[in-house]
Amino acid sequence: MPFGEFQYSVDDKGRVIVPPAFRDFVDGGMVVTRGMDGCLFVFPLGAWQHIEAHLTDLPLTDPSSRNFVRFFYSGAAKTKLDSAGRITLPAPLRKFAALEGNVMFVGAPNRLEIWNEQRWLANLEAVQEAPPAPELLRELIG
Amino acid sequence: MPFGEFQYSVDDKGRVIVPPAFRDFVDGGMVVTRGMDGCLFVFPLGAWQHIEAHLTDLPLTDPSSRNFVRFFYSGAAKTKLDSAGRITLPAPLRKFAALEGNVMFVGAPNRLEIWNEQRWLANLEAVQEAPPAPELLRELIG
DNA sequence: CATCAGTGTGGGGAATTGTGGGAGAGTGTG
DNA sequence: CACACTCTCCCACAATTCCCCACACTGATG
Repeated sequence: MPFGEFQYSVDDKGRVIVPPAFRDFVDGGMVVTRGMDGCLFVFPLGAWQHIEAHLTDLPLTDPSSRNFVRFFYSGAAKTKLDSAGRITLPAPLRKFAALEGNVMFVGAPNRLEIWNEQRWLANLEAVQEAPPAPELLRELIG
Repeated sequence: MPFGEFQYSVDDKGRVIVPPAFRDFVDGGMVVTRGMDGCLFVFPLGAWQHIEAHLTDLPLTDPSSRNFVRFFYSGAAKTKLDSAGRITLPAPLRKFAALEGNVMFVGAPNRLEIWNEQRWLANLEAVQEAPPAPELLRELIG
């Protein structure tokens, strides 16, 4: 499972380094797509196929389902590591997540996330100001 | 169970000594992550896997759960003792816990904690000014 | 009092990683 | 059909990180 956060920069070709700690996780190829809260999600190929199967199950008649599918599916881009351990992000996805200059590569359960640095920091601060429920903590830590 | 408190310094490479009394506890590797009240938590590998399982179960659809997972998960770093009994703390975690110069290594149930010395002392004073409820004390101490 | 084992601290060299640029294939347009 | 542009893949260098080694200090022991 990938965890940790790492800062990198996007070069003018739209490339960004995948942290060495995460390279095994996406070694067989990956899918980048729009994520929640203004970041990008990166799924290993296997996990994506699982998601894809669920998306095709959603009813075509429900407008919110349609939009949800568009959000995830239309933005998706299949890619793989280059010889230097980077990936190239398509321009539309870069624009969606405001990825320019400094970006954060973040580990999450079952996926990776790519963030604009400012957005990431703002999000973290929000969490610290609203600490988790005590019972959740007790369950986690023991 | 690791207990006791020990003062060390962080060198300019971000390394800090793990007290000899705690080395058995984390000998098989450990995970350092953001903790509560501005300190860092250090879990042995086995305990972390337990926590990780809980985090993975939290629903992706709930914004506060997402952020809570990010807080713990993104701050996590797997590491192990070097030949001199030290660990290297990633820069983001050092910044989070203000670890520079003197730091305190503290034992806790199921985990270790790393504190900025001033924060640790301030916390101790706060406890003395607002002691726990008498019935809790009586239950604990007898 | 001398010696030794264990501990705290710093430094150096090798391997890995971060970043940029360039050549070649592929694509779209005039 | 030719040209220009884009995208992808590959290579090279600079910077950083990691790992190991060496030394000073402390406290215990004979």
